Amino acid sequence: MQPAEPVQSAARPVGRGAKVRAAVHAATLAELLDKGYAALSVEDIAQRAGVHKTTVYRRWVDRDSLLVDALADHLATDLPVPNTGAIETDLRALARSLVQMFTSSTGQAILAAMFTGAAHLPEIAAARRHVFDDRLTRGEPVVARAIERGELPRDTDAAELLKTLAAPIYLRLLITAEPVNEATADQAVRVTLAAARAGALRPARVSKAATG
Amino acid sequence: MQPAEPVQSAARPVGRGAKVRAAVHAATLAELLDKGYAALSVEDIAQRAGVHKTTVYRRWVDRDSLLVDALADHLATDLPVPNTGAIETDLRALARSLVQMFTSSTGQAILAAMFTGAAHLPEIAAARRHVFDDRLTRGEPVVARAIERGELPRDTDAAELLKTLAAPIYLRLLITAEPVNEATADQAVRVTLAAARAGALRPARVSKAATG
Amino acid sequence: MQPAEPVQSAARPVGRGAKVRAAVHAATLAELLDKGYAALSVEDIAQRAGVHKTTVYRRWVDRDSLLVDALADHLATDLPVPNTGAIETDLRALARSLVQMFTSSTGQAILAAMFTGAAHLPEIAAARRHVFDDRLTRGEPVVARAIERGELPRDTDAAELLKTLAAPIYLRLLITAEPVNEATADQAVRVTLAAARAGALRPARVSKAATG
Amino acid sequence: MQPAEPVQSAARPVGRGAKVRAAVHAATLAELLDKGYAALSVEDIAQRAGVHKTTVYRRWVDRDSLLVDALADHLATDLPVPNTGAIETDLRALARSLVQMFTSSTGQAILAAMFTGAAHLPEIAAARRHVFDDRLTRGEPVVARAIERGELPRDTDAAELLKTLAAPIYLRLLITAEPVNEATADQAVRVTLAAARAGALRPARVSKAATG
DNA sequence: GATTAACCGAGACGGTACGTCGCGTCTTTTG
DNA sequence: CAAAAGACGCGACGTACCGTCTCGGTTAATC
Repeated sequence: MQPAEPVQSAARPVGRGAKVRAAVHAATLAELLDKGYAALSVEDIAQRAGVHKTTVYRRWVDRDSLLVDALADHLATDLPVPNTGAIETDLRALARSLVQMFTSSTGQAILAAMFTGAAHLPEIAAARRHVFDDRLTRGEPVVARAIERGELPRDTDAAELLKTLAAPIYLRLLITAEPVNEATADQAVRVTLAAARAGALRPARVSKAATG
Repeated sequence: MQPAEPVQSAARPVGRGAKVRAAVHAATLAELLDKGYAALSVEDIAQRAGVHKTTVYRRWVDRDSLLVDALADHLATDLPVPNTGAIETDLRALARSLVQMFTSSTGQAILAAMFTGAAHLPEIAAARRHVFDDRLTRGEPVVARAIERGELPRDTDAAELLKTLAAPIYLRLLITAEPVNEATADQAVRVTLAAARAGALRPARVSKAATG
Repeated sequence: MQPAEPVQSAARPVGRGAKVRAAVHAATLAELLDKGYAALSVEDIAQRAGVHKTTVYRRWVDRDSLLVDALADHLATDLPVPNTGAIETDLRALARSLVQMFTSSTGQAILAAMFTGAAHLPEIAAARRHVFDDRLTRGEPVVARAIERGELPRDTDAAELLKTLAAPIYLRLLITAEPVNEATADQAVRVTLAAARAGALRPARVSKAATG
Repeated sequence: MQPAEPVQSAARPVGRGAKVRAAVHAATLAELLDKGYAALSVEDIAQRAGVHKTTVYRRWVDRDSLLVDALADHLATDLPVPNTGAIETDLRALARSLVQMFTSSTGQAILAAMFTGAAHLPEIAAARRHVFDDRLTRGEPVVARAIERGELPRDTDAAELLKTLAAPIYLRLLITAEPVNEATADQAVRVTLAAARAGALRPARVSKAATG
């Protein structure tokens, strides 16, 4: 019987592999930023990453799946759940973090890719939803605490509230192309709170009376 | 937004021209609906229109400008301004018309094209803004009348209100991919009215004190 | 093999097509001569022909079928049947024409391609046999006339005789790589005639081994 | 024609080395037989030999030199010089041994490789010539003895005679693709003897009279 | 109702990028 | 130390669609 050596077996990252992966990811985002989704070319990405085209194709089946992977990798950052003791400042933190996410220059590029260029890819659609759901999940405790503190009606619908908070920001980013900044975030908070306090963000009533 | 040879009015009706134009437009939208923007091919469109590829290129410089033209042509429809005598029903009409616009099957295709596939094209961006501004313009008198009737605070910002109304609908269409229907519209109205009545939709205050 | 160009009447050769075809054929043979079969690249051929790679692929499915076509085109030349009145001089003409065929510089290249590089392609094998059969056919009357003149035994097997004539030439070309020239041809004639006159070139006699 | 590490005799038995070498050789020939030269792949050979690709490259610089080595290894068999007492039976033995060599299934594969697929390689060309010269060398005493016995003219050129013997066999193998069997060999003998006895296989006369 | 200029059909072409394959090299881990 | 394992650079392959071009043949407004 042999003395079991410190078995580092399990995974074998091989070393170079990880470096290549990172370089290509970075190059992908850089190219995305420079030229946009439509003009992304695997060859250019590879060259920028100091890597050969075939190497890219060895790791990613597709130009698209490379992009998806790079974006997913970039978005894998979870922010902390704010807890300032007051709903207004909590929401402000959430809204502002959303604004920040998409106003850096890379944020812009990612936004463009996720919502316009590569939007047609199912994985990107999934990523989009995932990012959003993530923020919803993170926001729920904030609402719950506010309800406990009596700042909001008991049956306030957290998801609805958070969507109301995010909606105007996305609208400006994606449709009206107005500048988006902290003021935008703050205004969203104001509207959301007003609606919530007025009880407009409780679960949809099932009454079918609302017609006409 | 017109093709290379827009009206040419007086001189010559040219004959075939108009028919070709229409057929290609139709084929473009049909292909868009079937395959989506990414898979649009001029050759396929031409074939579907019963026309040769070169004929398409004779009238439109680009695949993209063909698409832009076809979409512009399709969107050239102005809805009436609602005037029911009450802000709630007026807003409901506006919101529901927005929902309707993007839930028909062609509406879906157009939405996808305008906001995802072809979103990177400046003309499409312009069209997007144009459509939106158009709805803003149409909505302003509605708000004005409500203010006169005393249903809303005097200094309510019409544009802000209408964006608040539209935002959650777009959010669901473009991001969360939740089903969008009349209930969505009605809920948007509820939130918007609550915020407006609470005074949260007045012009942004200039104070730079807004720091949580 | 070329349709006389001036006549654009009945069919529609489109004009350019024929020129491209010829240019590519020429370039193919030239490259074959320069670099040999193993190093043939479609891109290089295309460039040499002043044509784009895709154009080559539009007309020929394959690198190989391009080569086959170019060779076939080049080999489509039928020499006259010699008729000098004496079997010796007739055979000498045949043998020398064979030698000539494969000793020009392009002949060498073609030889190499047909018997070594591209030999594995069924079409090339077919072409090889075709060329040989063609020479057999052309040689038969020569033998027939010699028999009539009484220069050869009545039942001399023409095919056998012609193979005996060609065999040592091919042997030197393909195996021993000795220089091949008119003397080689003449020596082949000498041997062939000696064998024929001695009656060694009559149909395989006897037994069940009559395979031909 | 030896691998990177030829004999290394005394020093070290190398252990695995010889086994690997043999396995790869066998696998090479097997693959050659299955798929032909054009489709030979180092990876497949390695796998068939139960060995890793890099191991192959450690021992042979090239795919081609591997093949050359494998073939050389296979061809290193010298047959005995026939001596039956009569030129006819001696030649028949030689001719039949040639036929046998290339009609076994592996013989076919080797033939194809040496004369078509890998023919362009200098080492293969050398091997080809070597094999042939070997047979010439082996045949010379046969001719010498026949001359001594008075069966052939004194100045009969042995090399020329043996080429005349081999040529029709190679012709059928490589060009006409006719079936080759003992009858073919025997017919070659008949022709060769007839020519030799008629004095057509004496050294080439230098007279330049032979024209037209 | 013939003329004629604009328009259309047909199809090859140059060009860019795609994604694939196999060679031969290199580095790291294992026996 | 040699072999296994497997990523990598590299070059060519063959494909798809873009937008361009040239040539004939059609068509429909005008004379």
